[in-house]
Amino acid sequence: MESGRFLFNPRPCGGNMLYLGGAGGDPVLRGGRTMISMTMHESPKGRPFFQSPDDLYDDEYYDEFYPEKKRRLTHDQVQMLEKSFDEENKLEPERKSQLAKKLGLQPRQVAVWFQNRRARWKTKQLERDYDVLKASYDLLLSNYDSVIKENADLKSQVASLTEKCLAKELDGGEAPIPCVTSEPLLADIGNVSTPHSSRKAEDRLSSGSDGSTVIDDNCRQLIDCCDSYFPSNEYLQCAPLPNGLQMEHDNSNNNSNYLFSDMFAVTGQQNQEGLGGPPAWWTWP
DNA sequence: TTGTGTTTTATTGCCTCC
DNA sequence: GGAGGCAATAAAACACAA
Repeated sequence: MESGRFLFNPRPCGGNMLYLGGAGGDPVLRGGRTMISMTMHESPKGRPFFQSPDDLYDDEYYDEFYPEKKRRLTHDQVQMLEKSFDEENKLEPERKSQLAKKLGLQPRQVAVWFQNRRARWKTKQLERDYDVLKASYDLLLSNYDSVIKENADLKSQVASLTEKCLAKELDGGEAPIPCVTSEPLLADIGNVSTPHSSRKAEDRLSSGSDGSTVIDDNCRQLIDCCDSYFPSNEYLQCAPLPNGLQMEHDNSNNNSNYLFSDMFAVTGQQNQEGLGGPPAWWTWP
């Protein structure tokens, strides 16, 4: 297998030391842990050692031995690294050494490759998470719009029924209760578009003893109410939420971190690069 | 061919953990 | 304090349109 060779910046960095490394900042000899250096005499793979720094600038030397400033890993090397990354994306020292030996690379190069690979994975994961969240948001927005529209329809129906009810009361002097249970009004109510709202209308109009309805006492109550036709607490407790929606304060499953926990459960499954759920090392920024 | 955008390899500095 | 991780960044390598 062709090995990725060391990358030399052929500029002498003092004494007879060569700076060994790639891009990123000035090629200045540094004392940090990332600095890899060697004397010319330790030059690997039978490279010639230079009699003087000028040799390093000699076109012949440069072309023959250092044609590249930065060398990419070979396809085979990358494949093996990818395979290893799939197995475990963190690198223990032993595995790093083994991989480096196997691939003919410096352990540092293997470590750098893993570091960069984790960064790429994280970037891609963020993109995937964004897509999933945006899709969920769009769906919720769509549901929300439907609920708003349905709410407006119901309000208008209630207003219409109330008007008829009062008109009949004034007209015939009859008790208001029977007017609500008459056929035409029920037919109107039956026009409500969704099963949820239909059931709500039926419940509110047909339940109770002796055919009494929400319109008797409740009717006046509703008329007096200016902001909403529904007693908010009762409505929220009884009315089912649209598909996929879940109340924020759901103490039963202690899952208050997420507004729509099941949605995020799905998201979590899709997070994985291959398998279900993000790996343990992944955390949200 | 050349300009430009993207990807890959590598460095640096800071942070955390042991 | 040293080792290793991560974010930010540099710069070479590569891709591709004009």
